[in-house]
This record gives sequence, structure tokens and C-alpha cells, in this order.
Amino acid sequence: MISSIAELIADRIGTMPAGERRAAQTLIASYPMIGLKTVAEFSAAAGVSSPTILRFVARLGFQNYPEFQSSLQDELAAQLQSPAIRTLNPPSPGSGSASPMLEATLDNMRETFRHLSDRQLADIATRLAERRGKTFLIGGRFTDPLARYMAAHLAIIQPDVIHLAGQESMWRDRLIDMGKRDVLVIFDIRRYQDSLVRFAEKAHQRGVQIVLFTDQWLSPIARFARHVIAGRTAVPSAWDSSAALFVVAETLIGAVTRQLEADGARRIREMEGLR
Amino acid sequence: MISSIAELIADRIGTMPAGERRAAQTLIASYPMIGLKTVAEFSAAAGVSSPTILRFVARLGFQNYPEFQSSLQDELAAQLQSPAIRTLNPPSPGSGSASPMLEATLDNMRETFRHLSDRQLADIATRLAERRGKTFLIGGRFTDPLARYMAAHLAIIQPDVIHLAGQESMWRDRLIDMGKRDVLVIFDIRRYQDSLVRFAEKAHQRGVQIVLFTDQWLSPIARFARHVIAGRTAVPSAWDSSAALFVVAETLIGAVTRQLEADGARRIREMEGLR
DNA sequence: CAAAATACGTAACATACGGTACAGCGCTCC
DNA sequence: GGAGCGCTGTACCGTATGTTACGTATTTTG
Repeated sequence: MISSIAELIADRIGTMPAGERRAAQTLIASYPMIGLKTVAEFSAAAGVSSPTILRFVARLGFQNYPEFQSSLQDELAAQLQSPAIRTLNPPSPGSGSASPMLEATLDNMRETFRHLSDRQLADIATRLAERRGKTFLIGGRFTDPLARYMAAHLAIIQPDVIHLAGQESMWRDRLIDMGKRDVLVIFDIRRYQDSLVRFAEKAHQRGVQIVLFTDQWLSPIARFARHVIAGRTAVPSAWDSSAALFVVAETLIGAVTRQLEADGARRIREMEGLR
Repeated sequence: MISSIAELIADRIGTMPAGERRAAQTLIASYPMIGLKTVAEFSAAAGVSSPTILRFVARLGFQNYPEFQSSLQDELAAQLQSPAIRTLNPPSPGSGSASPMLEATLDNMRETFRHLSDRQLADIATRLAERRGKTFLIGGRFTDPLARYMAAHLAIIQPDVIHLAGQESMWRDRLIDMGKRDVLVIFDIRRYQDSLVRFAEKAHQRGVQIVLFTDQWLSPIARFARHVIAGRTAVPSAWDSSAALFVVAETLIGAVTRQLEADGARRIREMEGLR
């Protein structure tokens, strides 16, 4: 059953030629506001010509553009009048043909944060913000991108943020630079990598404070870690999901940024100047 | 402080003559839908003449009717785009005061998937699974980790998955290997990177099919893309959030894996053997 | 109660909006 | 490599829309 124009588009977008598909994507991207404007504005936003927009609405089954707009407006009106039914798509949260994957991921995040106190996050953020030493980040086979993501942001708001990439032997050489005043952020989920565990242990011996992102079964690195963040990873897929950890990472990035606001703002301005 | 047109009307309705007051009441009654229709319809609904409507919007301080409509639309858009602030939406059990960051992220994901049909995801997955050619992945400053994450998974279940890393000049040299049968997955969110846009354009000219992960404002690369995935990125933080795109990426990885199950399983076993 | 001012609607007008015909281009399929 | 088809944009057209001028009705004021 097709109840909204958005669904209608999703249903037919596959059969559309390139130009009309761009129109469809533009509309979906800022649904449905663009559709309420004039054909000229719509076409400009989509980067196509007016006739393409008209052919697009025609393909959706509307006689003309005004009819299409009216339909959008009716949809909007219905949405606004019953905020309860709002999220019009997932009528029964948790079911929907939508995506069991999405539902599981959302659940994972809620669960992850339920077991994560604001206090704990704040502590970690503070530790990362007080720049007594350097910040190292590293991850496993699938989680290294998370380390990179975090490093990319942190490196902008403070100095001495180092992502450990490449071969295992490369990291090991960096150990010599690491000491009590430094922090090591490690991402490690199943199947836990021996190389990471070994590395964490050595760092720990040198007095480095370890912040561990892992799954609910806890990587063995938890033994050495000062702070452990355990994220849910189970989803209906062949792979584990790192999405919950990703969100925690973003939250942390935000918190650190806030704490460094004064310093950070200056750094960011300087950086913008350099680009 | 007056922030909405509704407030503006409430503020001035006392000073209006009878006809304009009826117009005001009619608009408030079904706010703001009537205001988006034509002057003729508005006037009919209010039982007054067209000029009265025009005098009404003029009294509100607008130069002309279209300007008034644009203002209404902007207001609507703002309402729709921040689902979190919207009507006390059910805090969903287990959330509590926890983190506005988390709430915003969850909303972003729901919104992102609401605009994303199963069909579209399936199409992209199929395209990635039918290995006629190679699969290239690349991302921007903050999103390159997402490209890596996806590449790390895809590379396991199929051959010829290449993550384009390093300097811009490095990618350009890979262009020569790219052709009609290949797919290029690009991650690009604000602020869009010129280098990526240029690269996408050249790839497009070579006939490469582009799958674009971007934000709701659409990277200019959307012009060249065969498939566009627009994720919500707004969160209460100094940074944009890529979490929604991350989840889409994971979903896609899962879908591709399922399609390649037969082949994939064999490959995974072989790989395990090699380690 | 008269006269003026204000408000409102009718009707004419100009603009810009949606719609269409047509030609060029690229793509696919022999 | 060539022929056919389908998609797209340019240019133009008719019209519906917002806008304005003006005359009438209604209220207000001296």
C-alpha cells in the first residue's frame, strides 16, 4: 500500500531516467519543501530543466504540477494535525517491513547508552580535554576507521593527537614516546586481535591511560583499561555492528569540543585560515 | 520576540478591520495550510475578496503574497527538520534525560531511513554485488573513515574492492583503471570538498557509476551520481554527525553480504584458512 | 444628521508560472 | 560501426495568478 508521495517515489525511482531521478532525490532530500515551491525553483535546486520536473510529476501519476502540490499539502496537513501519528512510516515501531537492521541498531544504541552514565562520559571527555600529554588512537581490523574518525576531529581542536596506522611494527616504535601523561584510545571488538591486546598491555606497563571501546563481551584489553565503553553490536547480519560505538565516539567528540571551546574555537579559526 | 507568523498575527489581530480579521482567523484555524494555497482559494475560504487577503499580508509586513508564502514555508521546514524539538515526541522508554545527542542521532536515523526505501537499498546492494567490475571507495576529510569501514567489509566478500586513500594525485592516477563496469562509492558531506567533486566528475565522464553518501543538502556530486543516499547530520554539537550514514553503510554491507552468500561464504572460509 | 474617512469588492491588468513543441544528443541494440 | 530510440534542454505559448485602480458601501465624527 502506498500512502505517501515519498513512498510512491521510492517505488518508482528505479524506473526513472537520470534527470527525473535527480529530481526525485532532490525532493526526498528535503522532503517535501522543495515540492511546494515553483517548478523553476525546483528545477534549479535539482539542476535540471523545468520540463524534466513536469515529466517527473507526470510519471508519479499527477495530471499537472498544481495537483501534485495539493497532494503534498494534504499530506503535510495530515501530518501536522496528528503529531502522534507523525513518524508516518513506522506505524508499529519494531515491525514494519522497513529494516530489522535499523531497529536492531536503534535498540543497540539505547541499550549502550543505558549502561553508560553521563558521569562516565564526562570523565572521559575531561581526561581527553585536559591536555597534559598526547592522545593516541588505534583500532582493529573493522574498527580502525572509528579511530580515524575520532582522530580526525580531535586533531582539529587540540594538538598532539596521533592515529596509529599501518603495520603492527609501526605502532610498537611509537611506544617509546608514550608515558603516564598520555592517553591511548583503543577500539577492539570481536574477534579481538592479539596484536592489539599485546600493544595495550605494553602501553599499560608504561603507565599510559587506556580508554577502551569494545563490545558487550569485553575485549581482554579491559583488564588494562582505565575506562571501558561497552557497546552493543548484535544485529541481524553476518557482521557485527559498530554503529553504537560510533555514536558514543561522536558524543565524546562533542563533549571534548565543548570543554575545549575557548581554546578550540581559536584553533579552528586558525586552521580555517591556513586552508 | 516574535518568531512565527502565528504570533505575529495574534499580536496584530486587534488592530485589524473586520475583513482582514476573518482572514486572520481562517489562517489560524488551519495554520498554516491555507496560506500555502493561492490568494483566490484563501479568500474563498475566508469569505472575503482577494484584495482583502493581500491587504492582510501587507499589514503583517510582507511586501507581497509570495514573500508571505516563503516565510510560511521556511517556518514549516524548520519545524519538520528538527524532529527532536518538535511536539513532545515520545521519549521512548529508556531514554530519560540521558543525552540530547543520542536523541538527535536516533531521530536522524529514523528520518534518514524514512526517506530511504528498501527498494533503493536493494538496488544499490545488487549493483555492488553483481561484480561486473571493480568497486572503488573514497571519502572526505571526516567521512573517509566510513569509506574505509565499508571497504574493509566488502573486500572480504568480493575481490576488486579498492579504497582510494592518500593524496588527491594518487586517486587521479587510478582513474585510468576505472570504466563503465565499475562502481565508485563516495562519501561527501558539508563542507563539500572540491577535490572530491572534481574527482567524481572525471569518474562520471569515464562512465563510472557513482553511489553517493551525502547529507540532506546534497553534495554537488549528486549531479553525477547514479544513486544518492541523503542522511541527516544535524546534532546538538559543534560537528555534524555521520552516524546515520554509518548505519546506512552497515545496512548496505549486510545486504550485499546476503546477496553474495554463496560466493561470499566460500571466500570467507578461504580467508579464515589463510590467516 | 451630514459629511468625511475608512474599508471592501469588482474589474481590469501585467507578470510569471506551468505547459508544450521541437530539435539535439547520447545511449543501446543490431 | 550504424541506425533507431529515448531522454533532455531550449524556446515559445496560453493562462492563471497576484496586483492595482476605482467605485460603492459602511462606519465614524463633528
